[in-house]
Formats: sequence, structure tokens, C-alpha cells
Amino acid sequence: MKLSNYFLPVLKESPSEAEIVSHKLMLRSGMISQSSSGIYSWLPLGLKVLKKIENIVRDEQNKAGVNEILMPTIQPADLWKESGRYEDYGKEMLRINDRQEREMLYGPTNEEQITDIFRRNVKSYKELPMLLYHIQWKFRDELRPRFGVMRGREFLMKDAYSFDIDAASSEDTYNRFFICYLKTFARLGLKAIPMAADTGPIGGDLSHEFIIISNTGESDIYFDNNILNEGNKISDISYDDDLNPIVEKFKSYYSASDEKHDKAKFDEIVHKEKQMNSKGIEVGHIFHFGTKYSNSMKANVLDSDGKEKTVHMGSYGIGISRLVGAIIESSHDESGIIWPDAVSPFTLGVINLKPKDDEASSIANKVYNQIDDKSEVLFDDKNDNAGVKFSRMDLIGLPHQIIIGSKAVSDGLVEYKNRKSGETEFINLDKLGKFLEEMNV
RNA sequence: CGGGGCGUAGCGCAGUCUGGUAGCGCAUCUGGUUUGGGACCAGAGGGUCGCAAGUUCGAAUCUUGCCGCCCCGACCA
Repeated sequence: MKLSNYFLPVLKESPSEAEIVSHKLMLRSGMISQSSSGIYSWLPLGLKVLKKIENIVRDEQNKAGVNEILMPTIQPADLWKESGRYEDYGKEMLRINDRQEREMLYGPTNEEQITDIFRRNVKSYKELPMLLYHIQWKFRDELRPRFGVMRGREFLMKDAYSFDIDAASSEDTYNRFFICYLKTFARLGLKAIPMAADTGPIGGDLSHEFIIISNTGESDIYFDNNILNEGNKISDISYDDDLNPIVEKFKSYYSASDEKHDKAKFDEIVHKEKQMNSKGIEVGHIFHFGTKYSNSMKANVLDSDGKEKTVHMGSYGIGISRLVGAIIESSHDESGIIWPDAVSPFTLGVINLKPKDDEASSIANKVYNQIDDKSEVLFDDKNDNAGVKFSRMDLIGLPHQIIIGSKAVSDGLVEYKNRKSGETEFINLDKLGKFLEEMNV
């Protein structure tokens, strides 16, 4: 993509409505544009990141054996009356009447909808466990939206739902998602800590939040520092392995958000110097809630003994749009965003410092065309001053930059810059392809 | 929803107290000089001062009502 063709409205100063760094940087780098409180349009750069995250989440769900479906944003109120949540959910739920005065709602979550799909289509224990997910926009009419996309009213969420024949099987499924989540966040370049959590209005008896450390987070967290190292080998785990002992190992470490924090227990089982206390951002939440919905909505299957059984359910959320902000919170510096490779909107940026010099431009174009075949490249071909180009490229956070300047013409050298370390080195033009290949970009 | 703040050009702000018909920086456009870290010179365009009513000869400025946005708190992925 040539920058001269790209819609990238960057700002030198951040709009006053933004308070935290990720919100400021998202506005400054032209990723989003606010529509109303807690509701945003996604501009090209922001949309690209959103899709990258979405695709990693999707891929890991698929690998874990979860089926993707797509449920509507607008749901009939009747389903929610069946589960009893139409009354319970309160003003956070956006209620709408259609032209026939039928009561509808913009879905804040989909337990009722999915349970309805399940009970219409699944009748036998032989089809269990059944794992389904979708990635869809949700709406929760928050009292006070804030922090940009991290706490919006409209947000993109991956929500998965599981159906099992009994509690034991359902806990195995829960553990499967537990591992799936650790793998997902690791792939996104994040260190997510699983924490025992309250189940809240969704209900149930077993629940974990996945939290990344950040001083702008809304949760107060307490954990054993050793749990951070436990996640290092997570990518080596196969879904065919026995996952339960691995999950039990994670659960054996102390980790809790403030509402579950037990100071006496913390002091007892965690060495003083390993006791960590921090703020964190919740990026995922998994629940095992048994028969709460299947019971009220009569989601039953026939078991091997020919008798009807109420299925055991769980639900598993990842806040995809929130992750965009959360990743920036955990990966930026004073110049701007630093994207982890996996979610970067472009794999690398190419800067032509001499757009008016024919020879330099010819080299830059050649470089761009050569690597654009293999990776996604943003090519700064604009006629701006060097400083403008550098600071813009740093702001939008592409992790790898190729800079073409006077030495390209005189000595056949281009500069590679690592956004994160700031380190640079000159590369011979002939060896650039190989260099990038070795860097895996 | 309680408490607080703010709404003036795309962004950041001054002007409001003390009423006299709108200004600064950045951005944008034109011309020129620049070109390895947000460069310079000259010129230009862009605002029913959130909306409505009122007071007044006259309102960005005073009064009332409404709308929007942000912050703190309680609630949530």
C-alpha cells in the first residue's frame, strides 16, 4: 500500500476527550473516529489491526475444535424472557421495538440465542460435546463508557459456548478453553494471567478471567510471580494432550482480582518477594455455569440409557475490540505504538526519504514492489520532510522499517530500523531480500 | 445514576468575569526555498462561537431551558 493512496488521518496533538495512552494513540494514528460516546468507526489502520486479532482468535478457536457460526445482533425478547434475564439484565440492555411493536433487543451476549439453536438441532448425547462460537458486535449500554475502545458500548467480541452431557465432561471442555485462551493471548504477543473470578450476572460456579498487566487497567490483581513463567511453553501444548493437569498446574498458583483476593492465603502460600500486586486489563473471561440456561430453556438430549438429560454449558468470551487498546497499553513508547509482529497492520514500513530524487525513488519503488509480494508493506512515498516521515512511521508503530535515503544512491545501502529497540543497520540492497527472510518479515 | 468540568476552524487553545459583531499555534491550499527527526519565507481558504428562547440599540460573552462530550464514583468483556 502506498501511503499516498492510504486514508491515514494522523494528528500531531491528541483530542482532549482521550485520557489514556491507547485511546490517544488510536486517535492520533487515525485508527478510529468516535461516532458517539462509546461507539466508534474503524478507519483503515484500526480495522486492519482489529481483523488481525480477530483472525488469530478465530484460528485458535478452530484449532481447539470449536465451530464458527454467526448469530444476529438483534434478538427477540421472548428468548430472554424464557431464561429470566429480560428482567434481570437492566438498563444495560438496549431494548428496541420493531414496527409491529414486537420487543427486540440488541444482543449484549448470546447464551439464550445459542441455547435455542442447540435445542432445535441437537437431540443426542452422541453429538456432545458441542462447541460453538461466533465473532459479532455486541452492545451494552454502559453507564459510563470510557478509555476509548477498551470500554465502549458497542464492541466486538468472540463468544463461545459449550454443551456437554455432564458436569465432568463440561469441566474438561472448560479446561480446553483455558488452554486455548492461553495460546491465543500468547500468539497476540500478550502475557495473560488466568485468575479466579466472580461469575457475575452470567451465573455459574467456575470462572476465570484472563488479565494482562497494565497500570491503566480497571482490575486490581494479586498473583504469584511464578505464574508468569508457567506460560512460557504454552505454544508446545497440543489439544490432543491431557490438558487437565496443565490447567491444574496453572490453578495451583495464587492469582486473584481484588474481589476474590484473600490476603491471609496470599501471605501463606506465596513467598514475600514473589507476591505481585498490579492493575490489569481483563481481555477474556470463561464461565462454567452448568444447567442455568439449559434448564430454564429445556435444552435436553437423550443419553445412552434413553433418558433425557439437561446439558451442561459454559461460555467463553474474548473482547476483540478491547484487545486493540489493551495491546497498545502494553506496547508503546513516547513516540507511539509498537505493534507485536502478529497484529501489526503492516509487516513493515518502507520510507523513501528522497521522493524528489529520481534515482532514490526508483530504488525505493523497486524495494517496495519486491517485498510487497511477500509481506504487507506500507510505503511512504509522500513528499514530506524526513522528520515528518520518521515520526509518522514511529507513531503508527510498524515494527520493522526500511529507510531509503542518500546512501541507497551512493553506496547501494538501505537502512533497517527496529521500531522497538530503535536499533538500525545498513543493508546492502542485494542482500535485503535475504535479510528480511531471516528476520521472518 | 450521583458529583464535577467542558462545548469557539480538522486538532490544541485564547477571548466569556467587565456585552461592541472572532483570534493564536498546528494542520490544509498556492508559489518559492528546503530535505536523515514534526524546516523556512510569502500569500490564501476555512467558524450560523453546541441548539433554542429571552434580556439588550447590540450577545461567543448575561439569563433560562435543552443537547452533546469528558473526568471521579458505583456497574461491566
